[in-house]
Amino acid sequence: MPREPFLPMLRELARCYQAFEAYSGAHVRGLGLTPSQFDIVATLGNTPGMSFKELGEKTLITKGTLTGVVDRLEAQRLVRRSAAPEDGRSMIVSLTPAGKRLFERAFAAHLAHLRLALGGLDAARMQRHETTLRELRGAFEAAPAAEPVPASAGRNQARRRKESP
Amino acid sequence: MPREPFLPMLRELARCYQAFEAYSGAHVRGLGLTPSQFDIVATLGNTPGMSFKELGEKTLITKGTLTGVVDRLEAQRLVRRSAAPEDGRSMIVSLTPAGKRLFERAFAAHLAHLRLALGGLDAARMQRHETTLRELRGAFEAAPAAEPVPASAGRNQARRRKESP
DNA sequence: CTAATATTGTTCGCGTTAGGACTAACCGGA
DNA sequence: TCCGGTTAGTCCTAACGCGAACAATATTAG
Repeated sequence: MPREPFLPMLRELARCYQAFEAYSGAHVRGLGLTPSQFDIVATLGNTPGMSFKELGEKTLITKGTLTGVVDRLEAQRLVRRSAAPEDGRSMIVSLTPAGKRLFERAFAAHLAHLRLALGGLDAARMQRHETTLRELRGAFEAAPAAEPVPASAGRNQARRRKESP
Repeated sequence: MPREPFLPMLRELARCYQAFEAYSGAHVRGLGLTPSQFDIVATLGNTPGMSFKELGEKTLITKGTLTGVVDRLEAQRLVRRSAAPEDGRSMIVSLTPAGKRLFERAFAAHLAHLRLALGGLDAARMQRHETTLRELRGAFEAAPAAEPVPASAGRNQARRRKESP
């Protein structure tokens, strides 16, 4: 019925990602962190710290969200904010000693957990999967962005822009 | 440095999914729906309606979330709740006439938008990608669930269970 | 140098998201 | 029948997640 061969594939992409998130997330929560928080700690591990911008790029967390996630990690004394010496706008986020200890423990444990699921797949197959995914991502990134609104189709806007005064 | 061949692959999985979400989501928002809402409307299209349970399974939205998403769609008069005739616990969600009209318009438009990105990939390649993803998902679903808490590793629980009184 | 522009991080509004507690209704067996 | 165990939806909390508006700083044009 669906003449589009990509629909089942997209469905499978969503299912696959969701399965990964569920598997990884359940373990990470047992370590006392949310997936996003773990992502930050893992990214910061073995580095001297980095700016919000860099952290956001590496973790795929947008800046607006990042502020809150770092807030909560800071409240737990796992990371620290400090002013960047070069740029007055920029903040450096780095692990505290407690954060480093958590990183050592949690990262190794999580790697072992992932190995449980993926250890059976050989490296060549892994490489193929990676190539496949990269190709697919390229298709989305190369495609044109969505039009602001296609003509009359925009009734019931999800969010109305503030009127200009 | 990372002796684990699966880490780059997992990173690419996340990036790929995110790229898809960003591409698809931007278009869907322009149609006046959130991605979740579009997912519901698309799933309900051309069906007589279905229960929350079935809807949740098809859309990968968990029941707790589904309640809220359906609430908002119902407030927009796009879907309707009705009691299931067979099961007193169950509710049937179905599209209203306005919901059907939206479905006709939005689904076709979205398909066209996806075709912009993926139309260049041939069906055989699509099939390979799908197989690849299914295999990967199988690895996660077959793996054992995370232990409740690995011994002393559970300080700083993300969420403390309610104390039994 | 000054004005226009761009970038960095924070804040806000809205809508998910998972997970667990809870209620109502179904189901099986004794 | 009654009863314990399961299931369907709802409610709740904490935390994301995104886009947009914002203030402070940096950069560039002229």
